[in-house]
Amino acid sequence: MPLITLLLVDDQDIILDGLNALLEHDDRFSIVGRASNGREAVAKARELRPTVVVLDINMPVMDGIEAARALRAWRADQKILMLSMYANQDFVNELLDAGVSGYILKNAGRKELCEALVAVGSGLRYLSREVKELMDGPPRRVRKPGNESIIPTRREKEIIRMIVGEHSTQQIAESLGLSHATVETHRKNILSKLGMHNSTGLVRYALERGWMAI
Amino acid sequence: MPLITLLLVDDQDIILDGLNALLEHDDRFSIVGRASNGREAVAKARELRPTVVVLDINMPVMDGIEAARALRAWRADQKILMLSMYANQDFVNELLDAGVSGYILKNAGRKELCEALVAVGSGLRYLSREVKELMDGPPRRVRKPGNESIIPTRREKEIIRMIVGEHSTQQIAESLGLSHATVETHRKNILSKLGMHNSTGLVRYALERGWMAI
DNA sequence: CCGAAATTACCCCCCACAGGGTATTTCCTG
DNA sequence: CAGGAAATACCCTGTGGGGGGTAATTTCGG
Repeated sequence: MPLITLLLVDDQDIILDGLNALLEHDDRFSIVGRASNGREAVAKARELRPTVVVLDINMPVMDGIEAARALRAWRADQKILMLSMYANQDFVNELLDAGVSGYILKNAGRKELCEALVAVGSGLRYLSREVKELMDGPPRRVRKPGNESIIPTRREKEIIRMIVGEHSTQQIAESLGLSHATVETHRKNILSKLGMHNSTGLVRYALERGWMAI
Repeated sequence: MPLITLLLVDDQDIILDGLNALLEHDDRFSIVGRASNGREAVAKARELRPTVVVLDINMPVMDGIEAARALRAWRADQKILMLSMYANQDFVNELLDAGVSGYILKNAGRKELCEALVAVGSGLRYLSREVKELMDGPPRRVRKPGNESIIPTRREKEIIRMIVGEHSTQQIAESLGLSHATVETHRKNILSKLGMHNSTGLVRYALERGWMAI
């Protein structure tokens, strides 16, 4: 089996160090670089051309999903293993659409991590058991019958961040220099495209995606 | 320097394995056990009597704060190092009140982790730089002038969990067999005791404390 | 066993938010 | 450059949440 070169990406040093310690004595793998956010990851992937990019989902600056998209846009066969804290169907669908080939939870142990890396490195898909079970279950598509995007636009992300930051519509309007009505429109479009009925869901959504520092 | 024995507690195996790998070749420390939630941690601490319990804050079943309280209730001089993703003043105050002697962020590297362990193991207090700066800043006390507890009661936690789960007051009332008015009262008491103005803040609060699986 | 805290429940008010539209301009991308 | 998506802004409606009380009963710790 050829050596699998790795680029490790996570904003938490303790996890980077941990992954490093877990993998450095395994001669199937070679860690060629590490990055602490999506932007860095894309830059280093271009430079180092690793077999697999191990991406945490929850990161500041550029989250895992955006980073995955950017990586695939640059090199369509880039192999990516996502590390996430949670199993969420819509979320995994979003990632698979983005071209990610592996998805494991952070509560996976060393054994599963290695299995996943070998599979992804060989061009196979790997989903952890919990995620597979989830995906085999009844489909819960937020995506509406049509095919409108469920991905918030730039402005919408900005509004979400402010809502999550406990700002009222009025405050958001003032701080973005918009009309109260416009913010309301955005808010309603966001809830509708994400299939939610109140703002509390948005907080989880934003935190899940690493848009906020918590 | 005497050997510092450690009990590692985190719900994410990858972090446990990572910590393990980071520390196992350092002869200042000896890892005597690991646990994946607060309840287990308390049980193992009784059995193994480690010098320091390294506690993640964000855990299911029994979160880090509760676990810290339980550990200190049992053995008042138990040394505890908290691992957290975020620096939040109220939160750190809450932990220090609970008798925690160290607090570092997960984006700390191996070096800081070891420094913190040595300090805490020697009976000193250790706060990471970011946290120290935060605590030196202007005090932002949620706690009201009086001295009412800011810790939600059992019922209030239950209500918080339901609010965070995107349930309306009406739904909560039905599913807990309460009057609509009662749930409203709880909701208002919660917001007031936590110094928040809407429910979105509650989501972050609950997630921070590991009350939800995200 | 007593008192404080927790839990239950009600009153008032009002505005912000959720849900349903429509319409204009601005900005990209093919 | 044409067409579509995104961003802006408005209409109307109604309910539920946030803000301010009060008060009963149950629970539990000292």
